[in-house]
Amino acid sequence: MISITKQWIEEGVENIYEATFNFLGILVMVDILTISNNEVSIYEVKSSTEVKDIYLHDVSIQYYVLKNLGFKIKSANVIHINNEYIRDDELDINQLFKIVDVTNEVISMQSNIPNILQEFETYLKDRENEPNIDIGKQCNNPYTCDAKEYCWKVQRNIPDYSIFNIFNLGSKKQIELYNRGIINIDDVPHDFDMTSIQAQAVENYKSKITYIDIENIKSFLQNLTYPIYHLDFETYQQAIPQYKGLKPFEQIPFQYSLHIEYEDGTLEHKEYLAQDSVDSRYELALKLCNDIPNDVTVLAYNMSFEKSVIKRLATLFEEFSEHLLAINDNMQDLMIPFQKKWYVTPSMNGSYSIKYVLPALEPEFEKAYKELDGVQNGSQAMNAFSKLAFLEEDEKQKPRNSLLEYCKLDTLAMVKILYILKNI
DNA sequence: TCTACGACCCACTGTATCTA
DNA sequence: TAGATACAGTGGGTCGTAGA
Repeated sequence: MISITKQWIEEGVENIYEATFNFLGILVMVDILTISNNEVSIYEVKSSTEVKDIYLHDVSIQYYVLKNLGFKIKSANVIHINNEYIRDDELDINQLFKIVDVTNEVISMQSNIPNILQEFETYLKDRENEPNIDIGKQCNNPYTCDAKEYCWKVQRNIPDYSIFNIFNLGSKKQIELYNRGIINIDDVPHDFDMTSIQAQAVENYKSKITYIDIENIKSFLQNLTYPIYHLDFETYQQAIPQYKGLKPFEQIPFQYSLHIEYEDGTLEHKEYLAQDSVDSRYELALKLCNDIPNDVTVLAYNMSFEKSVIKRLATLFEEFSEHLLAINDNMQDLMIPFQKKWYVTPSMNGSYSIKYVLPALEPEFEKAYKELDGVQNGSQAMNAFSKLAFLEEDEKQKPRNSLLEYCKLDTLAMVKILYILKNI
């Protein structure tokens, strides 16, 4: 790569992707290098929607290497996605990307780079001693450290569930406990400064009993009127919007499942699955309005997600706007009893995610997911949908059925969770 | 080649922490 | 102490890689 880069520069190529350089063992690959009038510009391309501090470190080391190799550097830049861009008929890449000149920031970081490199070299040369760095914020920020598994589990025996898993306990308090030699939740002192929810979670863990706040759960259930419409969307995202009216990374719904639960316990199921390779948002919005009246209770798990999808559809299609916004107003969140810690079991491990709540309440459901043919989780669902476009017509029915079965099980799980809440 | 998994991305919400 | 900001957790994704 280094020799090809050199060759292309000598041949006068003006734009080189993944241009590769080495200075005293420091290897860098510049996403885009532009060369004009004997000056080069560095462009670091990120799929993020903003410039983050860590990107500046990336660019600064590239700048350092190129400067030391004798290049005259005109500018250093970060290119990222503009999430405010809304695609029209044609894609406008000048609007899609934002180019941010970070030359001054990068230059100001140059003086410290030799010290950092020296530090790295010291660590690498010492084959006898491991770096002596204790657990801290740096373990997870800005990224999870590659050595975390070793440092935490092998060196320090931190268990899977520890004081680092206490709900919403900030890293400062986690470190405070850790510095006092407290790792297991069982050892957290009764008088340690925590919120009432955190203290309750700790007590529940210590006592190993299921905690149920019947009053609050009953009050939550009283707000639900029959029939109850259990709703779950499946969506996909694109950094580069494919259809008119889409923004980068917008959640594009392609499927929903709807279980309608009547007061006598009977269930009715409705569903929608888009055709592949087409913009199906209009059809989905139309079907959703046909399936859900504007005056019924709609239940979702972590409804902010469903609401944001529906709100976007309402903005796009004025003819459905009133109906869709009414559905949104009538939506309630099945996650609330677990998020508010009104129902906690030890096996939920402090989480209120449906991934923990469902197996804790209804272990049979894990089995049901495993017995599904083809699609057993969200990741497989996405794969199956994305592959539909490449199949012959007669090959599509089986994966489509798998997708429908998977999504159906999601809303059926919500029905089960609600049933358990009603029968406490 | 397929699958599982981890690291990263998004939006949104609630809570903790910081700062004026 | 109130408002702003940061963090943590939820849902939903994409992509690259290791291993079967």
